[in-house]
Amino acid sequence: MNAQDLERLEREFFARDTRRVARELLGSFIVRKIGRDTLIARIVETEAYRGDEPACHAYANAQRMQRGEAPRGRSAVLFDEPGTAYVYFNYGMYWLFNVVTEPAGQAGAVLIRAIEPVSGIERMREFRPRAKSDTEIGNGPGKLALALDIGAEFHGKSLLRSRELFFARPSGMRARRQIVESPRIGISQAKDLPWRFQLRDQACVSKQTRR
DNA sequence: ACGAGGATGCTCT
DNA sequence: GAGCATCCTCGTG
Repeated sequence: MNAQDLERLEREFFARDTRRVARELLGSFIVRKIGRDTLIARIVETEAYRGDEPACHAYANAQRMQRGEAPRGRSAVLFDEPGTAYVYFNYGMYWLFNVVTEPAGQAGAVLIRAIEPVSGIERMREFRPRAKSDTEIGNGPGKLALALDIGAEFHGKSLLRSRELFFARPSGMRARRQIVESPRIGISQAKDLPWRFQLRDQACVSKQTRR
């Protein structure tokens, strides 16, 4: 597959309900350009996080806004323009890659939880030496950030403009219908909302299950 | 096949 | 100081 066959996802795509964006990102692609290499990966699993529910990192800031105070700290980015990257450093070791959703001023993001490598697989393997097979290159949110070399340098950056990192899909691509919904993984709040989305029968979805 | 536990550091209280 | 949107290794069966 070539990056030329794909059209970048624009602001209007992300400026919508977070769950809708999370569903429609399934089957779309992440394009990551590093030097002369173009890495392309199909999105197969996502989760929606919205400012009005307590699992969202923006929750405390959303409450603050209700009281007329300004958002602050790391999660203030979640109130920025849709299409902005929110990159979170987790468990002292792993970067997790999100894209900001909802109109500016409302907080929301979609966490990318798993990808299927499509192009530039050899380069991804260099970033993921532990992967024993191609399916293990990006079958988890920490793993895919490694495979695509996504880290702090993208936090707060607009993916509507970046040459190095953006979302794309073939023109005229229809929304996927074979989608499995389930509760989100690894959280302690709002555990029961079925806001995790996966492409059905996809080998590269994450292995994690609820505790 | 599966589960427990360790690595590791930022953010917020 | 606690908690965390994880991953990996090493036990056991």
